[in-house]
Amino acid sequence: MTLKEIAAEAGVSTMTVSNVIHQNYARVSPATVEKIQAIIEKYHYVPNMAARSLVRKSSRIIALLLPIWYADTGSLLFNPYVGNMVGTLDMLIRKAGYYTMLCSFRNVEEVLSFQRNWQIDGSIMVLPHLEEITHGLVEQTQTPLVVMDRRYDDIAMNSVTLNDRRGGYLATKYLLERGHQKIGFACPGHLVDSFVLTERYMGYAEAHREYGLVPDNRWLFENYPQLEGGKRLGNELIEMEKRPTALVSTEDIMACGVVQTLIKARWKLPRDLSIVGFDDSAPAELITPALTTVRQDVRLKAEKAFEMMLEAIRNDDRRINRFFELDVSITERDSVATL
Amino acid sequence: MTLKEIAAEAGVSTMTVSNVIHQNYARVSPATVEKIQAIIEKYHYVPNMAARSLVRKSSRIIALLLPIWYADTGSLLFNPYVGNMVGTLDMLIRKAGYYTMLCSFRNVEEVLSFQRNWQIDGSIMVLPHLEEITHGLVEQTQTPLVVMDRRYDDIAMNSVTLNDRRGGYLATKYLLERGHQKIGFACPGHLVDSFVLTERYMGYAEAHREYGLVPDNRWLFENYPQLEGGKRLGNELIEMEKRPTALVSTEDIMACGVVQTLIKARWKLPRDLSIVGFDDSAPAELITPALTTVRQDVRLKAEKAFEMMLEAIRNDDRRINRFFELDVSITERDSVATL
DNA sequence: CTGAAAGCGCTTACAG
DNA sequence: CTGAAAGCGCTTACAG
Repeated sequence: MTLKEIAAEAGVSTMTVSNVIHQNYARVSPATVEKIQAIIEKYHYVPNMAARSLVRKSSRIIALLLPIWYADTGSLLFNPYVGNMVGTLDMLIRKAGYYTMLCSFRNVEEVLSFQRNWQIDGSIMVLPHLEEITHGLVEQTQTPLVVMDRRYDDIAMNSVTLNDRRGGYLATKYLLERGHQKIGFACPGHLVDSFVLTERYMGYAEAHREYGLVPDNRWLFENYPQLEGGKRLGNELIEMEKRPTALVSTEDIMACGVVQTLIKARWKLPRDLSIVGFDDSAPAELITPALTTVRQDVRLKAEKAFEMMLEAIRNDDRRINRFFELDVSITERDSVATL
Repeated sequence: MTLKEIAAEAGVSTMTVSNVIHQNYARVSPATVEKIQAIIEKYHYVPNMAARSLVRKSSRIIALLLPIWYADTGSLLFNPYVGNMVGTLDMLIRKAGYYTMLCSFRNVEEVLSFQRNWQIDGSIMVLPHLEEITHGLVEQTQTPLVVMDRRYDDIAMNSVTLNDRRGGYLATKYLLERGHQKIGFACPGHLVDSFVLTERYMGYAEAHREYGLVPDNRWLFENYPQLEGGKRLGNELIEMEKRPTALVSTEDIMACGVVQTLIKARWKLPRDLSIVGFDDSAPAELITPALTTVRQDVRLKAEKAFEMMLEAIRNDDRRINRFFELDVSITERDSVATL
């Protein structure tokens, strides 16, 4: 069923039908409106989005950009945080009458092609990627873009970030207040590669300074990704001569790996090692001891990002340079002992 | 940049350019091919998919149908199993040159509209939905459809299912072999609403029969969804007079809720209660004691589903009635004690 | 309030 | 090996 056929059946022009569909009732007589609506109803007519996109040069599609970090990595959706985020965004997108496309990608070109292929109305990047690619994307994307967890001060862009520095600060202070002085810092990648990790580390260092302490470099643990990384770190801690009494872990799931390994080695937690995680994702609550962790509000983050997206689309301007920084808080559970 | 502009620059017709793009080199002279490719390269030309869809009446879009179970439920992507599945499917879809659209939906009409709106090439339904809706979808969808975890014997359809009955059987037998005679069965919904749950229960009953036992109805626990449901079940078990010594839980995450509650009440697990979970998802490994659980292979499931999808598209036939049943196995961990 | 016409960017027969 | 023409299903000025 097409507009044309409906027009024929109603005895009007296609453009009148089009007006009814778009509820431009001012331009059509009530009787005609009713007649056309009845026909649409009868045949369950739905418009062809391809035809509409073609003439409007926009598709009502929002792309969720999911970086593939390394060749051997699977989809980002394996990450529970990303699953939550994508799910929440999808609901918001649908509710606003847009459509969600997923775009797993390895490099900037893939994204640019994708965006032009479909005349995407806008893109939301769900996790910051390798620096070079993220930066390239922000610079080269020609349609509205919202980036999460990363911003560049030298480029006008839309971003939703977390107060990561304060997150690192709060986590560390929480431990310092409970008498810990030897506090390690563990993260999934290298500080130098990641803005987010660097910020968290700065907060960690700042809290130390406040207490007249200096972080010990032997306890900076870089490049322990995921559960597996955490397990590896756990084993290294067991072997270590001079150990910290506490650990700030920039990912819950990594913290879980540490906990599992230590428990298996018959350590008593949190007595033998206190840990503060990051994200407050599902694993934090499942592990024993449950993790005290830095919480971020996924729902709010998604809402802010989509809000920005809509405004960028409305203004037809990808260079508005809006940003929103989410605050963080500590969720207290059982993984920290007072010395 | 459009085909027409490229044609103008190359001094050929649009159809020759089109032939080059589609690698119909037999129809174009090598010199022309090269000239056109250079221009395409130079301008980073990418075809407009809307225009292509419009004339081809197909879009190369695969829809991943994500049922919204209840009004207040968020996206299915909150479920770690679904996240994995969607992520894996997305990778396969992209690799095959298709595009992934997400379609969260509440009823059949939404899906049918969506499919026609975009002239979707095919749809994969990720989790079985309320019976009425799933059945309606299978009957009414006019384009290739693959359904996971549900089939109807009275309708020709494409399905990928799990040997759920054997899953229930293996879980129960594992407990029986270790001396348990009082074994409960816990599930997130009502047996009568769910094919999958019913099948698992049948396996549970069958194992009992083999051992000359009859399941005790007091230990059939229905409607304990998610972590919260598990916690509720844990509390009920604590209050119970005549308790089972073991539990088959049809979801890992529900089992985790039970474990957490019992541990908090100072029960010793698995001594005081043995549990076998289902899925072997991330939570199973995180909880203490780690769950012995029935494993399903998400990757294989996704591959089989997508393979079916491609074949259905190739055959332009949604009624081929293909199905694939995945086998299950037990992953042994620490949540079962021998009596 | 209504319509005829052009055009969005492709592909598909058809003809040579 | 190459091209002219029609058409996919819509919307957009423009005219009345």
